[in-house]
Amino acid sequence: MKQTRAKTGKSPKRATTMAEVAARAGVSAMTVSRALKSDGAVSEETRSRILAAVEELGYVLDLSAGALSSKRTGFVAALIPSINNSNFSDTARGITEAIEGQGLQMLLGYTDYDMEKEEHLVRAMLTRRPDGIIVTDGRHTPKARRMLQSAGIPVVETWDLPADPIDNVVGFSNAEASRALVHRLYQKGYRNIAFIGGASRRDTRGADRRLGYKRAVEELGLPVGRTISFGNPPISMEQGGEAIVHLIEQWPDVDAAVCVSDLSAFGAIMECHRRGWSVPGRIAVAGFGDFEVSRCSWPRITTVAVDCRNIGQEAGRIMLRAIDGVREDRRPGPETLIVPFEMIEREST
Amino acid sequence: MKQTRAKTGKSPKRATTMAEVAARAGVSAMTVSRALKSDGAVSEETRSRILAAVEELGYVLDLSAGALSSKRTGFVAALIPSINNSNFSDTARGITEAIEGQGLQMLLGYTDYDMEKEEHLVRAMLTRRPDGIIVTDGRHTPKARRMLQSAGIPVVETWDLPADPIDNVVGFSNAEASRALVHRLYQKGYRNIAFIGGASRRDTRGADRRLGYKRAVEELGLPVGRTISFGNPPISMEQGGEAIVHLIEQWPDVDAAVCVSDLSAFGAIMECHRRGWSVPGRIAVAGFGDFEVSRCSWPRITTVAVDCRNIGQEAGRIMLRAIDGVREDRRPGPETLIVPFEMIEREST
DNA sequence: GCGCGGACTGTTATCGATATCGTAGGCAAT
DNA sequence: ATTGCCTACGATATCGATAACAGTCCGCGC
Repeated sequence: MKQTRAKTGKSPKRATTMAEVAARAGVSAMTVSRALKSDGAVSEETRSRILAAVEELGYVLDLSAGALSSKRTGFVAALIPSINNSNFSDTARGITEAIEGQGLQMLLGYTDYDMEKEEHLVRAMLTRRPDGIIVTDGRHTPKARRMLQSAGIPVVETWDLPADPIDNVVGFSNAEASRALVHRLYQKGYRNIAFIGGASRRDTRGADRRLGYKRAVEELGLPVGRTISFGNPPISMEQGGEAIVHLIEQWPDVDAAVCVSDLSAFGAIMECHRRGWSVPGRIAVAGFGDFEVSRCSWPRITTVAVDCRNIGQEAGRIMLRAIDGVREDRRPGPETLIVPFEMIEREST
Repeated sequence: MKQTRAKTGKSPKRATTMAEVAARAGVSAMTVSRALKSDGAVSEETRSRILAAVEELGYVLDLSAGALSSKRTGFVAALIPSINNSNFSDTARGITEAIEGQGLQMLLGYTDYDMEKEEHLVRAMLTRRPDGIIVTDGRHTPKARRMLQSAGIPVVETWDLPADPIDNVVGFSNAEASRALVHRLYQKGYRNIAFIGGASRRDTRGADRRLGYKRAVEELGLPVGRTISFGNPPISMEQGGEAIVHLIEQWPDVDAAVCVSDLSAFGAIMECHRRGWSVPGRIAVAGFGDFEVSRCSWPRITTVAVDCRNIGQEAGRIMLRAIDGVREDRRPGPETLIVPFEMIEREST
């Protein structure tokens, strides 16, 4: 006895409109609008009548229409290098958590670690007229930078400390973190420390970590140039396995490896198991990012932890403040928030 | 000599409008619109004049305005249980890949494996008037189901084979896959096979896998009831480690464990290493999902692989066809696509 | 020379909500 | 009784694009 079956044949899809709700409730559309955003002055009685009409008609507010008149879309664009990297998906989750209660919706895009694609995505996002935009990375193509600057909306750059920020920043120094890690390994007695990382300049955070490593070995007077590079990001676990084999073949005296990410560190360690090389006995291995696999693998992996989700939450919070500022025609100055990183020593070093 | 510097003090954010571009190019707004979507008939000369004006003014098309008149927002909503699970983020990536070339933008939401939250998200998404919606899971609250049915847009349910589909489906039988896995373990000689999975009914795919396991041990006349349950999804690696310890304490004769996901399988195996239990010597362990960690860990983990990204791509493709159908007022019938799964035997069993 | 069709461009109405201003009525202060 | 103010609501203009229709111009065939 399905009575609600749609009429076949002619477009059964016309969505209910606010005017229809208004008609049914015996009020004007404006009053419906006010009732639905529960900020306007509407008497309790009228409101309940309207809500009843909404319920009966199955009406759902159309924000895409409201956006046009209110000049606020309620979108926050967020660009991350990859959705498949849990560090970045954690950040995306953090952003969502920070903004979703405020009626904002995230528009997510993946740059694939590619500045050209980032530029493309920035343009695509701006066509949706977001109220703000959050990007990962502090480096952009000149065009992308110009678009971000002249879009007239708040911008937050995350995961980096750009030399010349566009607007707000939530990040940390990847180079410093990496440098600290090498120093710690030195303290523990390792003297021949290598670096395993991606080959391309696309992953700028990876490049910064390599830079920090380089500085550290120079400062400490350790043998330099012990670096293995593999392909483009996203870095895979498998690549870490291959890399450590090359590493040990090329420099048999190496006693520790710093990997650009926990994923490659994990791959390296598992390959060591397979070949009967003890970790950290034969070689110590450290990673970056405190991925779940590092807390759980055997041995557990020494790493640098940053609170990725918190980066997202903080970026979201700054965005909220900035958007509120724009609304009230008060432009808060740019904020820069440096989030802490923590070295976590585990059994792999 | 920055002449384009915005006037300070008064709202420097007014975005350029199509009318301004039109004025500068000496044409009407309509012609600009046609030139920008490169479908309409515009002479080459006019088009290049318009594109020059666009460039000079840094104009970016406003789709949120266009959506109102064209009645197509260009959004495809996608709901996944979690962005932090690589299976689902792979599916999200597949969806993006399928639709991004067609001028569509994905609106992503996370249900946290919670049907109530799914209902909430469906409502929130409909507020954006997407041209279609893709959901994970074939079970929904009655309200959510009603909203999906009456939204008048194409729906694709993925990752499951719902008994009573709303519209289109791209999925597979989790129960069958799990059952096949147990049968394979039986063939290899294991006779005391346990199941490790989540405790809650929230993860319906996990529940289906448990069901398949149960059927299989009954069919095979193996000891039943050897199941360990831990907390709510998302399942963590750590939980797998704890679970296998309980398992072996409770039923010391168990010789194989099927885990609800590779992540818990991995955690279990690493815990076995720590305790000196050989895998698969003391106990075989199998997972589900073919996560990267399973291909790379030591031992490599036997698992059931489904092409998650492909699920997303196929869902996206079906969505494209359905949306085109709606546009041309021709409603293609619902499609159901059953994607294959593959058992991958590795060293852990 | 006339009519016709195609290529190109402009005009007007419209999408569905919200901003803004206006109005009616109620109540208290003067 | 007048004024002032607040609450609750309606009328209208508007946001920025696109759909639909209406020209205009030009070339070509007969």
